[in-house]
Amino acid sequence: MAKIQAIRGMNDVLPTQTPAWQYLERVMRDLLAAYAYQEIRFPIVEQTQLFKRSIGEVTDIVEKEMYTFEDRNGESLSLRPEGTACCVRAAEQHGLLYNQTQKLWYMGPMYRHERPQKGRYRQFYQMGVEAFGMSGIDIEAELLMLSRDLWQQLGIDDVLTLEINNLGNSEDRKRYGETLKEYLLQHRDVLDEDSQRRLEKNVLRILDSKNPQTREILKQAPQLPDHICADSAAGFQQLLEILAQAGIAYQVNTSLVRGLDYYNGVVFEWTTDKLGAQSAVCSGGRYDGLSRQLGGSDTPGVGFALGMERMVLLLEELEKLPAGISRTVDLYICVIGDGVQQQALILAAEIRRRLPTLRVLTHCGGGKYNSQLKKAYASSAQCALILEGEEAQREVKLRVLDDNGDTSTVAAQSVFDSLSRLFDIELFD
RNA sequence: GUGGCCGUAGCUCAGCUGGUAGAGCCCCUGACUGUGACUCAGGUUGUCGUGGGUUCGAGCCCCAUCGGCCACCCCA
Repeated sequence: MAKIQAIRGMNDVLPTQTPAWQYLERVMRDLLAAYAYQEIRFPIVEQTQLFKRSIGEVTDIVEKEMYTFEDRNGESLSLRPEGTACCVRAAEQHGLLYNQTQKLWYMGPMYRHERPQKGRYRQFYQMGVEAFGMSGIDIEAELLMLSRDLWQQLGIDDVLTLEINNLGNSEDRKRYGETLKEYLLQHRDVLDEDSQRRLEKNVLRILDSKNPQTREILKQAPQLPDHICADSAAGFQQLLEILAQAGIAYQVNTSLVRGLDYYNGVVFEWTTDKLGAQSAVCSGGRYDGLSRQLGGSDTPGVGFALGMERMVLLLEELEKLPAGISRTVDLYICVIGDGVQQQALILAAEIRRRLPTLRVLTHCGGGKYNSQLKKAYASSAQCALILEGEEAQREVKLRVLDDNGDTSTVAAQSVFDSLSRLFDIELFD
């Protein structure tokens, strides 16, 4: 019978890897809490329409990467390819955007049917931050400071660079799109195939093209900054000043337009050269029209999302994972001889009750002294508690699990005191 | 979606021009050590990704398929 294996591009995160994930998640949660952002959770499956209307019909994500299927009642559903649209939908549906502002975050798996590659999987995890109801650039500044703080706490700020651009308000964007299209139509035949297709529905994306011939044409094209209204331009300048003041280095990149249709205003991307082709680690921007586009209120929004496996990859690559996060055991209890198991389990429970922060692993499944001690060392516990034979009722041994292996015999009743002292933690009654 | 490389024990890999599989690590047992690690002796481990085909015979050739890696592309 053929073995069943995981679906292409979908990964199992094994026990050796989960500590890195948990560490990353912990740092992120704590930082988000420090900024007073609240967590929101929403489903993995949504109506296909949600993504078509928000991300855009002619984007790659919607056209060829969504996991779309029919529900039993014939409704078209899709696995979420990103979180922003879901977040807006959920916030709108529950009245979170009615006359109020929201600072939210979420974390979870997203799905895109792409060709798997390093740092790019079909099920991948994103942490996203979205702020609703605020139209000034102060919120953009806060989001960028938040992300920079995160890089600093993780120790990876020196390998990330911030690219930023202003798309202007919705009218600016629209007007520029028309001007650009007009210009490009004159050179239609010289454009690459993709760009020709984008002429119709997604003109700005052509600015992103890497095709040399197309790039040549773009040199003479109308420039985006020239089509941005004074207000928007002034706001952008103000944001750049705040960034400078906050000590955040940035690079204005006027061809940065982002692949999702809903963006306008400020867009940005944190990139690195340490992950091969998958250079974007975190990106986002403003999407003021999105909520209305989905049939909701006219609520401004800004946000960003970051790729968690890319973060984990970076942390591993740069060896920025703190030592000790992989240790899951403090005390290993060896159980030697018949009739000791019961005592060991009861004692372990009592230790956990009175020394709640201690992580206690009771050896199960038998085995000789040698092999149990070997496992105790391999477990990375700092200390072994050895219960041997009948005398374990009266006294037990405590062995420090280092190269010296100093062992002391203690009375069964004073085990708790000894452990409390040894690990320097408070003992409860 | 396009192109390139790859898929042999839990892990890292070897296997020459086709003759039905090996090493190291790990693991287990024993000896030694006043009971881990060190040293010595021994032992377990695989439908050679899967399914077809060519052949007297295929891990090695051919086809398909699944999966991995890398780039394009896309993006987080």
